[in-house]
Amino acid sequence: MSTDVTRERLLMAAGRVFAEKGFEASTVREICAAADVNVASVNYYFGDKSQLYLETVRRAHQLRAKERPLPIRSSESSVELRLHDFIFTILQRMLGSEHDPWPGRLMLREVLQPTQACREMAEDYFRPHFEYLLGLLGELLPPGVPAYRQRQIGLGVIGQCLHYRVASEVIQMMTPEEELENHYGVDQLAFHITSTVLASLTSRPTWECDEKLTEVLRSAQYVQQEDAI
Amino acid sequence: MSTDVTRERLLMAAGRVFAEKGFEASTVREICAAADVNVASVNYYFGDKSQLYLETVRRAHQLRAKERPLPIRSSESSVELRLHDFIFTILQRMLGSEHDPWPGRLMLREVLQPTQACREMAEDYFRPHFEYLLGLLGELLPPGVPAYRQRQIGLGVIGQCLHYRVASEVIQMMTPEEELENHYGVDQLAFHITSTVLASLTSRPTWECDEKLTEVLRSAQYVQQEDAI
DNA sequence: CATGGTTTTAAACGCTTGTTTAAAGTTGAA
DNA sequence: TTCAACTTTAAACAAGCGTTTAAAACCATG
Repeated sequence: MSTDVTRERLLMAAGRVFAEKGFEASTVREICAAADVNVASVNYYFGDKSQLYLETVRRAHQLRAKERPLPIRSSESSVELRLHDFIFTILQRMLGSEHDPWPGRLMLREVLQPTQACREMAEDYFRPHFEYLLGLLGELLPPGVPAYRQRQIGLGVIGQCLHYRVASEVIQMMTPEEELENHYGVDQLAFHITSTVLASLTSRPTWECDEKLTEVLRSAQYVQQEDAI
Repeated sequence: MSTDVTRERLLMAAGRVFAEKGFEASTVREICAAADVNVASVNYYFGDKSQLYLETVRRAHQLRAKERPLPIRSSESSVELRLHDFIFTILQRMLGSEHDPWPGRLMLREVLQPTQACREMAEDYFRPHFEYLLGLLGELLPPGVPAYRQRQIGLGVIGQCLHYRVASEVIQMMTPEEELENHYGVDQLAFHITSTVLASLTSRPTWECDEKLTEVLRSAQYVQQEDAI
């Protein structure tokens, strides 16, 4: 057998199992059975279980990065359209059921409880995506909005998308079935989030709201917000 | 020893361990050692490990519900203030370091990978909070906004808050240290999220943005969004 | 003090875990 | 064909797992 076939099968099977159950709950024997490979192969090819896990995480974000490279759409299009595209794509990766979902699941596990494999993933995968989003926001925002505020807006966008993935089962519990069927498609959620973000950014100088809210809080004897413009 | 002291110590120790490592990775022996209790006590008081886990999750959201009951502020105050209060409180529960964080951690695990203990938690804890938020949004929104849209806005608020918890370590990796120190306090994040939400809701009839975005997408040959107003 | 039910204890159970071993099988070049 | 390196295999290993057991310790009540 060509030298890497076993290694490759092991890697993919491990990805699925680790993604489903997490590192501790996954057993070497289960992985090897899924890969149709002898138990000793893990140690032969990877040294031990934890190094297999590490390689699996690395493979996960490599697969994801390759299957959907940035930029998502040419910069010929309008900013609004590119923002919608970005959000749509993120949601699609999180909720879409086309591809095998194990890389996404595994990456989510790493986000929630990072191991040493996470740093590399954040740099190679998350950072370029986030930078791209920040670029779009920079085009949309009036000049003078501080960088930290732009980043917080970006985190808000990602957070809204991520929520439908992280809490998908709880959201399903708390949403009427009729709504789930009719209004929770990826396209509909992307539309909603994009529209909301655009509304908050562009409808007026957003920062009037800052002032108003600052006033409201002051009158309620809050400590004054120092980072309000 | 009063009959329930051991049981109680076990419950609390188990909460901490389960929250930290998850069900599978936690061992009965470790829990009992942490509780300073004999190994057999788990089976004596709870039957087995999984029933101990169930009781632990139940205790988690009971603790959380008791320590910060709704309503957060009297309805005398302005809607904006109550919204800020809600968001501030949610963020505080997620990021605040005052109390022992195990109940929150455990609940997050259940959200991400629900077991049978999750449904009860969603009904007793999440739903009333979400309904409260929906009430606030209802006061802020112009009449005629469909219910599903209100819920999606609510999910957006929760999602933005949750993000700082779920992805806290990745966010730390990708944010300049200076920003983390100066602009990521609970009060500052609450201010930002509240202001953003208010801006998107109240600055103009939000739904103009829907129409504009719909137009943008149509001209880009997207399928027309059916749920745009 | 004696008694009977409750709680705690140390030890052991059978089983599964990750890992190792040494032998068997496979492969390709000399 | 022969030989050496690489790969696969079944079996075994010690360690740790959740759970059970039966005896010891405890404690309020008679």
